[in-house]
Amino acid sequence: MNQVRLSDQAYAGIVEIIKSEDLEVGARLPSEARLAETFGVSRAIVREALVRLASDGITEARRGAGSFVKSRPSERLAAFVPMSELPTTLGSYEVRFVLEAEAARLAATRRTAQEMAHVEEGMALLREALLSSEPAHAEDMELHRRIAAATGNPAFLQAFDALWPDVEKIMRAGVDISRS
Amino acid sequence: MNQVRLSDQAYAGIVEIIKSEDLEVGARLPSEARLAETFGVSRAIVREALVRLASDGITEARRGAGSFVKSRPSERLAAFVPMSELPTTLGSYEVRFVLEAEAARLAATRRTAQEMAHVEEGMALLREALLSSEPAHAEDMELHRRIAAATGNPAFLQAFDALWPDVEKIMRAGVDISRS
DNA sequence: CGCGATAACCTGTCCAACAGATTTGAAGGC
DNA sequence: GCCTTCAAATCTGTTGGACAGGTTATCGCG
Repeated sequence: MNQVRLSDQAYAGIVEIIKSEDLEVGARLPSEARLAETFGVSRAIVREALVRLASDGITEARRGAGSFVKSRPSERLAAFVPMSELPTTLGSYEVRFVLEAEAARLAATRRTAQEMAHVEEGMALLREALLSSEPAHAEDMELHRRIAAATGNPAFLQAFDALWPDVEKIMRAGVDISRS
Repeated sequence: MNQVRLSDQAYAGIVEIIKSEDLEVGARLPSEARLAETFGVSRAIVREALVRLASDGITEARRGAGSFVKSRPSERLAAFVPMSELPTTLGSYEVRFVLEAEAARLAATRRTAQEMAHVEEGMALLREALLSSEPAHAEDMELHRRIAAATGNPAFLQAFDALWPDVEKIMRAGVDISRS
């Protein structure tokens, strides 16, 4: 049942600790063993989470000393999507990023009937997925991807595909946090 | 001596495999056990590397089936630094990114004697670190950071700090690859 | 030939342990 | 009392083995 990896939850949990405990940059966070005990998971899981946090530039591990806060998560998230807003509309995972405004504008002027139908179909898919109770990342992405495609500008599609992993990462972290 | 984490080398190693074996998107890569044996490390290390690769959107793990290529690394790297060049000059870790061109231009017109001395000092530091034989990431960053500061435009400094983690990540991966 | 059961394989997770580095604290000398 | 030195406690980095649960492929039977 649990298709969410524990290391994802641990990742979100550590971020939550940094934010709730209000750990400043440079502060030391609990040891791996303590974190493992706190989350009720093994140390290996905590390590996987910490490796990702370090890779994301949020923490830094010093052998023998501990792991330290390198950059507050909120600052990093803001850095990733500085000009884009990430509002969670009505509890669904609606996402807008820089591209979409321009994409929608171009789509409005260039759209063909065929492409428009394609977008409509994507919206229907998303609506259905949302009503069926659970995560609709894939459908959400598909919709935005179709909007980008409708612009007729391949560059938008390319930029979209390049940016999406980051957006997805942020969304998943957000969802995990709101669950705990 | 080995201050480079094994999981970093494994990360680079897997990327190298994807590139050298020319694995297409969707292709399955060797099992964790096989990768561990190949690199001569434990499975836990390979897992840490794979978790990061998945987090970076390069691979995707399916329980019971294996790990699969989700997006070619080169495409991802290009996505991260589309407008910036990352030439490795003379084996040193010299980096130029988008900001620097503009930063240097502005610095040339706005620089005060004090800021200029600051930059000069940064260059001296870098030169010294390079001659002392090993990684000069910190000094390199400090130099570029000072150039950005010399523009007198706080936005540059902010953008720099936001982008740096990604640049650092790419550099480290690149260095690890060139070593193997 | 088709089809289902079973074995082989794979990821996800846990546990116990040791090596190497750092921090901490205490003993001892000044 | 203060500083140095040394040892113990802590912590990350890494290893090996183990088991659960899911997927794939093969083999044999009908």
